[in-house]
Amino acid sequence: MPTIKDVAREAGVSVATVSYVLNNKQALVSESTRQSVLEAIKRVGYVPSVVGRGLQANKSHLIGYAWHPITYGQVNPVLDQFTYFMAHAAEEAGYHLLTFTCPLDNPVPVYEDLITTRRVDAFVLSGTRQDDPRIAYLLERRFPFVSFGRSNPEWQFSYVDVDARAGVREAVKYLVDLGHRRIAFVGWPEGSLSGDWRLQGYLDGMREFDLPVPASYVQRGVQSDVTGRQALCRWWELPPEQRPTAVITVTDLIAIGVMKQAAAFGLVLPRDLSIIGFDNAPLVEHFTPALTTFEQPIPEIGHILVELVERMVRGDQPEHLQVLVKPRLLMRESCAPPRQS
Amino acid sequence: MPTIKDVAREAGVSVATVSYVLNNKQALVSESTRQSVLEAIKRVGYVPSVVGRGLQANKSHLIGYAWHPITYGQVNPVLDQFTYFMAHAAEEAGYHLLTFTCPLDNPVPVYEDLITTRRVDAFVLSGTRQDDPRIAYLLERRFPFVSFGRSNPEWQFSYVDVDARAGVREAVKYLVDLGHRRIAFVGWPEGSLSGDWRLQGYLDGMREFDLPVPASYVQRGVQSDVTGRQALCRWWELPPEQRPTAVITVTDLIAIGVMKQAAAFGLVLPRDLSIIGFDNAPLVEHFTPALTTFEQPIPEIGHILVELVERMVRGDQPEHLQVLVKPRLLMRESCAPPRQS
DNA sequence: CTGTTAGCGCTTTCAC
DNA sequence: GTGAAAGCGCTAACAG
Repeated sequence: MPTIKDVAREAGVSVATVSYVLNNKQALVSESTRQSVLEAIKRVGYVPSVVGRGLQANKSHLIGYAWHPITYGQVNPVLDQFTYFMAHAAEEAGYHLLTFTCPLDNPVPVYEDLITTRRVDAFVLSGTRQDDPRIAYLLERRFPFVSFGRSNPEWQFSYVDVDARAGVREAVKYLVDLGHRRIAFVGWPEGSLSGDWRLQGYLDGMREFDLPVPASYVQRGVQSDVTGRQALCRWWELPPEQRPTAVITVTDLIAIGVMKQAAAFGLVLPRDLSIIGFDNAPLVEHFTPALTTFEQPIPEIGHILVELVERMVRGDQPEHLQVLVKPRLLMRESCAPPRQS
Repeated sequence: MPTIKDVAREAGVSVATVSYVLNNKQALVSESTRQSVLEAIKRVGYVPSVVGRGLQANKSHLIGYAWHPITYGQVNPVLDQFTYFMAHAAEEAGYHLLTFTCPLDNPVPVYEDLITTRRVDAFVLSGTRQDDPRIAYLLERRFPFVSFGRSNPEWQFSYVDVDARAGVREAVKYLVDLGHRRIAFVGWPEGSLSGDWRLQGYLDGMREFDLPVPASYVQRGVQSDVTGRQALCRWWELPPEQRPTAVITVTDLIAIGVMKQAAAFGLVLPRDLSIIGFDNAPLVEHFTPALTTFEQPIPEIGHILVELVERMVRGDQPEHLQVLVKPRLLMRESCAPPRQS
C-alpha cells in the first residue's frame, strides 16, 4: 500500500509538496509540480490513509450511533431505514457511521469509552428520554452530538424530531371530517417522551373540536399487540352508544392488536371501527384492511442529523438548532365514516 | 484528553515503560513501577487512543458491513437484528462495526475505497450472489472477509449460511405428515442464490416422498405480495382436484400475497390452504392465520461471522471455513390437514 | 514555490 | 528493568 513518501519519491518532490497538492493549497504549489505530483499519485495508486490523517488532526471521521438491544423478534420499525440514510448522508460528508451496541440501563460508560479512545468525533442519539443520562453526560463533557428526539426542555442541544403532536392532531381532524365524534387513543405507559407527544396531539385535537374524552378513552400499555386487544375489550364493556367509533394508537403494533381483537368480536373493519397507527412498520399495508398510519420522513431526518452533527464537528461552535419535521398520514383502508352517525 | 506522555510524566517514567505496562509485557517492567504507572493512569484518567495504536499497527479495528438498498434476495427482514448481533460480537472481540452504504450495481469501488484509505481491517458481506463481484475483488486483493451466504463453489473463502435446502425439505415433510400431497412453491426469479437453495429443498422433499411436481407448481416472481397473488390465481385456474392444498414460499412477503389472494377467493385458511413462509419477518405472527415460517438463528450467525473474520485479521492465515446453520420452523397457525384427504 | 522539520499517540527495537 | 529514539502516515510551521 503506497504512502505519501512513495508519491514524493516517485514525483521527485518532498512529502510536504505532496501534502499540499492533496489538500489543495493552491497558493503553495506551482501548476507544473502540481501536475507531476498528481500523475505520480495516479501512477503508484496512492490514496491517503484516513488513520494517518486522523492522528494528525485528532479526528476519526466517524460518527457513533447506538443500537439498543432488541427484544428478539421485536421490531423497531424504522431503525434499519434510519441507519441506511444516516450512513449515506455521513458518507457524502466524508464521514462513516460506527454502529455500536449499548445497554439501556447504564449506557454512559459505552459512550465514554468511545470518546476516550478517540473512536468517534460525534454521536447521533435516538430513543431519547426525559432526563436522558447520555445527553446529560455529553453536554457536561461538551462532546458533539445531535439527537433524534427531544429531552428536557431546559437542556440546550441540537435535535431533530417528528412533530407527532401536530400529526396526531391532524389525524383527529381527519376522523372528525369522516364524521367521527367518539375517538379513543391507546398509548404507551406514562413517561415515554414520544408517546406523550402523540397523546398530546390527540388531546389537542379532541379539545379543538369540542369532543369529550371520557377517562376510559385513553388506554395505555406496553409495546405489544396485547395492549391493543385489552383496550378494545375495555371499550366494548361500555354500552354500545358510548363505544368509540375510531381509535388512534401510538404505534402500529398496538393498532394491529386492536384489529385482531375487533376481528375476534366479529366487527367488520373499517365499517365498525376506524383505526390509525403510527410509524408505518413493514408489512402493515398488507393487513386487512390496510392500516392507515403515519410515516416519518426518515431519509430527511437522517440527512438533517448528519448535517447538524457535521457542522458541530467542523465548526466546533456549540450550535443548538431544533428541527421539527412533520409526519405524513398515509391514508389507506382502515378508516371510514362511522356506521351510525 | 491525557496521552501516554502525561502518564509518563505523572509516574516519572518514560513513555516506553507506560507502553509496556499497557501491553502487559510482564518481563519488561518491575512490579513496583508497574503499580505506580497503573496509579498514574488512573489519576490522570488515561485511555489509549485507538487511532494512535491503529497507525502504529496499521490496523483500524473496524469491520465493514454494507447496507444495500432494499431488494429481493436480501435478508432484509432481519437486517437490523443481524447488525445488532454482529456489532455486539465485534465489540466483544475488541472491534467495532462500520456500516456503510453501497450501490447494488458496481459495489466494488466502495469496497476499494474503504481498503485503500485503511478504513477497515476486514469486511462482512451479505446478500451474496453468483459471480459476486465483491468476492472476486476481495479474493484477488487478498483482503480479509467472510460472507453471510455462499457464492461460486469453486471460490475458496469462509462463509456462514443458512441451510435453507435442508430446512425447506423438512417443511415438505411437515406438510406431508399433515396429509398433504399437492404441495406447490413460489420462488424468486432464477439466479437468486438463496432462493434457489430454498427451491431445491422443495424439490428434494417432493422427490423424497414421491410427490408429483407439475410445471405449474413452481411459480416465480419478484419480492412482492403480487407474486404470491398471481401464483394463487394460476393455481386456481386448474381444476379443483389439481389445485395445491399447501404452498411453501421463498419468503414471508410472498406468503402474505398468497394469503391475501386466498381471502379474495373466499378461502378459509388454513382449512382450504396451508401456507409456509421464510424469514419470520416482523409482524407476520400477527396475520390471520399467524404465519408458519422459518426463523434464521441470526444471533448465532452474527457471532460466528465475527469470530471467523476476527481470526482472519489476527492470524492472517487464509482460512476458509464453511458453516451451515439450520433454520428453525416456527409452527404457528397457517398449516392444517388438507380439507379432503 | 519548495523542502526541512516537528509532532499527532503509540509501539518497539536497541542501548544502557 | 528502563529509557532514548525511530517510525507508523500525515499536516503544518518555518526557512529558504
